[in-house]
Amino acid sequence: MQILIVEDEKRLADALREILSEQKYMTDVVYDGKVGFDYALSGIYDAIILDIMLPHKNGFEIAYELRKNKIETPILMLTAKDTIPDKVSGLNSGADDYMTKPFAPEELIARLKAITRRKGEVILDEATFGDFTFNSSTCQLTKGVKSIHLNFKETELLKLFISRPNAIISKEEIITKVWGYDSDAGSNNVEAYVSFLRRKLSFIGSETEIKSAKKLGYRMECKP
Amino acid sequence: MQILIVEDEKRLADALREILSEQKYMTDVVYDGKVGFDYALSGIYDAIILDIMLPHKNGFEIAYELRKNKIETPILMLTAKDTIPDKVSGLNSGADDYMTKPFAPEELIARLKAITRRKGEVILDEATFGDFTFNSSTCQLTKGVKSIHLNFKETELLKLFISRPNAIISKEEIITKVWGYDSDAGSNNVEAYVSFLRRKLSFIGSETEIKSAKKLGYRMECKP
DNA sequence: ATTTTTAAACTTTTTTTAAGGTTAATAGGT
DNA sequence: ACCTATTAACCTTAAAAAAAGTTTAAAAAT
Repeated sequence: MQILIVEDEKRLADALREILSEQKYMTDVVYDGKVGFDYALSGIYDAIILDIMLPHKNGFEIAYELRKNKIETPILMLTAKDTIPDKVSGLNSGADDYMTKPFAPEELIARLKAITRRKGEVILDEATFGDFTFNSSTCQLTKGVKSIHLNFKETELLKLFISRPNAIISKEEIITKVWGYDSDAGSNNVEAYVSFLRRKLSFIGSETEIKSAKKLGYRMECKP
Repeated sequence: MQILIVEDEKRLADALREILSEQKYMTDVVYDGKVGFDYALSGIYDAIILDIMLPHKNGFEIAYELRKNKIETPILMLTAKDTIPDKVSGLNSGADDYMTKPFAPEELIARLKAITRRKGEVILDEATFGDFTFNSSTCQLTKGVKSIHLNFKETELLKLFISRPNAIISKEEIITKVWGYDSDAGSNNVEAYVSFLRRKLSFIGSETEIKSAKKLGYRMECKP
């Protein structure tokens, strides 16, 4: 789970990051409205925690424009104001929930879980892709009678390929989504994990191939 | 058994917690209607004790919206009012039982048992999983002639594993369900209890294994 | 007296790193 | 155009390093 925090009060931003990482969320923090909007536009996040008063672009504008751009990432708005008009414009602008400062860490987590549940939990359980099956509740890769477990990073990598059949996915994107935004993993790390995944795929007897497109990235070929 | 208490009178809330923990229930207490709703929405509780008059969102609304969200957790409504209309709207809104303040601790426990029995007791008594049997009314783990008693946390942990055979369950979820929403238990607590459970499982001669999937969680492998 | 937490030493698995082998694109010469 | 040398990108694997999990014993809490 990757969460974007857009909050210009540095202390609060740090506290948020702290709370979330304790709960094993991955976080990116930005302090400026415009920058936050650009980050959010990438669509890679599972939720956005958005302050209303921000330099350069306020929270309402960000939420409104994101929705206009078909970015449906759940948004949890954050503000010091507890006035009804604020609350209304927040929800009108496209936010999914609203929370006033100060708040208890538990409340934050509860609300975050509530807004990510609806959209996030759809992908669960069994996905069939090409000639194999991946069960995300057991992290098992299966074809026929043969089956093998994937570990954490292999799982993330496979999910990424499954989510975009036949599409070329750049190494940059793989690093961002599997290792995290600020990791210093290099292309060799990706290569190694692609190799691990290929081995497991072939171990279960799958014909599915992860092909490399030089300089562009990788793509998993869907064989029906 | 985890119970959510939503009650803004701090003294009463404390008393409730006291009564319940004496009976070995695990409790989370919140003082606000909206927060209570979010907690309840998690669906992790075995019952909810819900005051009617609450800040931000009243008990009727909470019950009604929970049912609308397909949360079927049994609800015991609590109120100072003893009027019939109240009683009716309480039950209409989706509550399972209704109790007026003040009340005797025994009455609370009795009603709580009554509403949790129907839905909760399906799993009760003897459950066979893989090569062993667990009797949840005596908390005994049995295989063949060998048998051993589980304590409270071991029991909760085992029930969680039994409820989702072969699925990977994250440490986060284990902490939430076994230690409670707001506990500050860490991963080492989980590790220790998994270890205790493994020892007891192997003591009775069971082949069933609790495997760890690093960074993902634990899973109990069902050996038929 | 039992349950629960904590801490420490130990084991296992994951993750990174690095090196040597392949492959495919590019450049240069004919 | 064609062949070949060069080079950069990619593949695979072993093994080193880092991180996560296991198991105890003992302290703390109930």
